[in-house]
Amino acid sequence: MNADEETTTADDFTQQFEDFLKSSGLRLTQKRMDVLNQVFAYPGHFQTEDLLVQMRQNGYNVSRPTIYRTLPLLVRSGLLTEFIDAQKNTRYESIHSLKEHAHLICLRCGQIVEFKEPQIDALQKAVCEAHQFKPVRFRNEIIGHCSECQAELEATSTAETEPEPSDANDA
Amino acid sequence: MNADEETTTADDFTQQFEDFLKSSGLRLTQKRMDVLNQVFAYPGHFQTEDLLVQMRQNGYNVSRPTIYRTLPLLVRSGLLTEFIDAQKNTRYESIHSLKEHAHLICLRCGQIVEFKEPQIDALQKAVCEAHQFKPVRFRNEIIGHCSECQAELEATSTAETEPEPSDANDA
DNA sequence: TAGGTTAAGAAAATTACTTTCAAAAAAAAC
DNA sequence: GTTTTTTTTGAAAGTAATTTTCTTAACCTA
Repeated sequence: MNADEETTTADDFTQQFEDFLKSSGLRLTQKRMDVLNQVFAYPGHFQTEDLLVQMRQNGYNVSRPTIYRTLPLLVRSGLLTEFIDAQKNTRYESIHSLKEHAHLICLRCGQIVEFKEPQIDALQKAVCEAHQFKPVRFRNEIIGHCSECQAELEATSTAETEPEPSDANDA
Repeated sequence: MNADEETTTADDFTQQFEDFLKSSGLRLTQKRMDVLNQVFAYPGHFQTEDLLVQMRQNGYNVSRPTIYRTLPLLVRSGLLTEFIDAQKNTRYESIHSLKEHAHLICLRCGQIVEFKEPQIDALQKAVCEAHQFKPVRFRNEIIGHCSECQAELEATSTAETEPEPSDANDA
């Protein structure tokens, strides 16, 4: 195959995933490594299907069920974060971009903007402590209209215009 | 039918929904009013199917597609809030319980605990302003393990025990 | 109240995801 | 190092939540 030495920073992540698999009594397989590899090769957010397409394009032969089975493992291992978009689809994002962040999701154009608010993170953790709740993941999404779409919505509130469904996979 | 005069506090909500429908160019129909009525009669969170069952039990004859079509209208009108549970199912909650709040969702027992953190709300709004983003709804969910389940998970980390899937519809 | 338009419901379709089960790949046993 | 055991994989089928289609019924308007 290919793509094993072209990953420079991925070594730590590979190690982390290996450790997770071992400690969970799961096997370190080539397919799982392929998925890990391609997850980190993906620019920005992606949906399961996006990753599948990219993997096929890059010559990896991994089935849909395997991807569906592997992504949650990557989430559990802490290498991937999961969030739900405005259409209720699961999206993922590898941690190499940033640690804790949340999303502004535009209902009209689908654009997803990231934001970081350390104070919110701190408050969420405080809530968990107060409830003796052990967090596994945080969801913090604000759904609404981005500034461009607000303008267009106002301009077209009488006329009819199509939104531009940007794929929003290029954060 | 029934249930029209037994709603005491619902008048404002009815008015709000009527206004929303009118301003959106939508019609004020009996079925939509039935759904509104039963949404406010529901104690705590519910899923679409839960509402359907309750409505059938209470003698309302409303089809599944109509409920699926009406709930988002109630969300848009501001009378209902929507959130996504750990199983990725959509849950709703009418606003009469509380204004802004978020959820702690236990992965093991499914229990959903509400919490309010005005500072988080304020910070989210500040983020929106900073991005000139007009929020429609906020998602703020923390997914993890509640204190009881943490204890049981530790106790049974070697043995095997079933979680108690509490229906969590009794907030 | 006729006439035009929107809403409702039954049934079928879609979609995102999961399960099943036989074959292949890993790790363990020999 | 080969056999055995167990986990993983993938193709195909299965689910479950939600949506669409299309015909009929209900609403509002003139």
